[in-house]
Amino acid sequence: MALAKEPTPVSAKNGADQEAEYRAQTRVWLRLLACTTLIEGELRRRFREEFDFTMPRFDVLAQLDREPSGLVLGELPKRLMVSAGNLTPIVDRLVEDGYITRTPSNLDRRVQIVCMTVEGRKTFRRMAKSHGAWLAELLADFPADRFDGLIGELDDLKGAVRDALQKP
Amino acid sequence: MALAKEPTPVSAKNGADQEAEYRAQTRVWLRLLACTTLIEGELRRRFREEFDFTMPRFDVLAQLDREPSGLVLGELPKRLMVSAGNLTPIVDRLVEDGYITRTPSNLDRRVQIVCMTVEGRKTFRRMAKSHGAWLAELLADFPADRFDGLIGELDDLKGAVRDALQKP
DNA sequence: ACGAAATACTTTAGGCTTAAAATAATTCGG
DNA sequence: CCGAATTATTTTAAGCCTAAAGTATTTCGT
Repeated sequence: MALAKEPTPVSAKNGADQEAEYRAQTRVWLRLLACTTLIEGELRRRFREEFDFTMPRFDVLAQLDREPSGLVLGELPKRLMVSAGNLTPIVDRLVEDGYITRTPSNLDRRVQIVCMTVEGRKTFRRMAKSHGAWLAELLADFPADRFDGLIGELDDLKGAVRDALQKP
Repeated sequence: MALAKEPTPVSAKNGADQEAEYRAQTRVWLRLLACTTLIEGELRRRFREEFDFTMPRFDVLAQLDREPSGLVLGELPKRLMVSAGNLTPIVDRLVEDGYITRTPSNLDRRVQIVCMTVEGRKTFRRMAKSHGAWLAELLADFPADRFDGLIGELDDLKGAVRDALQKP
């Protein structure tokens, strides 16, 4: 057991353990970022080249695809984890392009309902199919029997981070 | 127990397996993105609030911190996985703020060497310490004995994606 | 040596992103 | 009922990011 050192550390871990944990945490974060950046960059490139589309636009359509009756506009920032102000011009353009509609609610004139059009659904499904194939191509070399394990780890990681953000 | 598995050729997979793999791949990607977005958003927020700094600026300093003699400017886009044009204004501002210097090479006047100043190093170390602590706080609820496993999985994933990108 | 190709970097145009302030509509306490 | 707080959304300012085009310099083939 270590002797009492000057400032009592928050945890009972000694310096070496603490350092090792710091390094492991940093490594996890850097790997996570590298994987995401790599995949995201390639998906973005293909969206642009194949469909002249962007991922944020696709993400909005993906949310609406599962909602036949549309969504309250305010749901989108929550689900997509982006700021509300961010969505305004993206939704604007999707409306202009005829992929979605935006109609004020009769019950509360502050609220707007966004809903995919038939054209939007058709376009989305075509892109979603390619998106799945691209992902399959990018992840083809990762052993299929380890996906579930990785998903579990990432779920737990996400839960841990969420909890940590909840606390303060 | 399953027999030693040969890599199942795509053609041999039946429809259900194929579908299941697609779903698993999509799930991995969505979890990866969610974890990264969550952590990145919080780190960015803290950089801004505590230091009035941004992550891309920090990332540049982090690269230079390990290079006492500086780096060829062109190394930065490669290491940080961003475009060269992106870095120009970021480096400009770090120079203006006195954190780094940018000097043309004598051997090749196209090349510039960037190097951290004493002031830059001091500022970086202060921020890096907080950065480590923030990460530790965010990841505190994830079991420490599972970090290494997760790092391994992410390394393999990154390798797989890199290989897939190499091919064409 | 000389022009073409390659390399290092910057500029430009366009889109994403956030935080903070602004606008508009609703709700709620007294 | 009425003013204050709350809620939904947009606007603004500033920074990040990319692709593509532009500039300057070096290298390389002949």
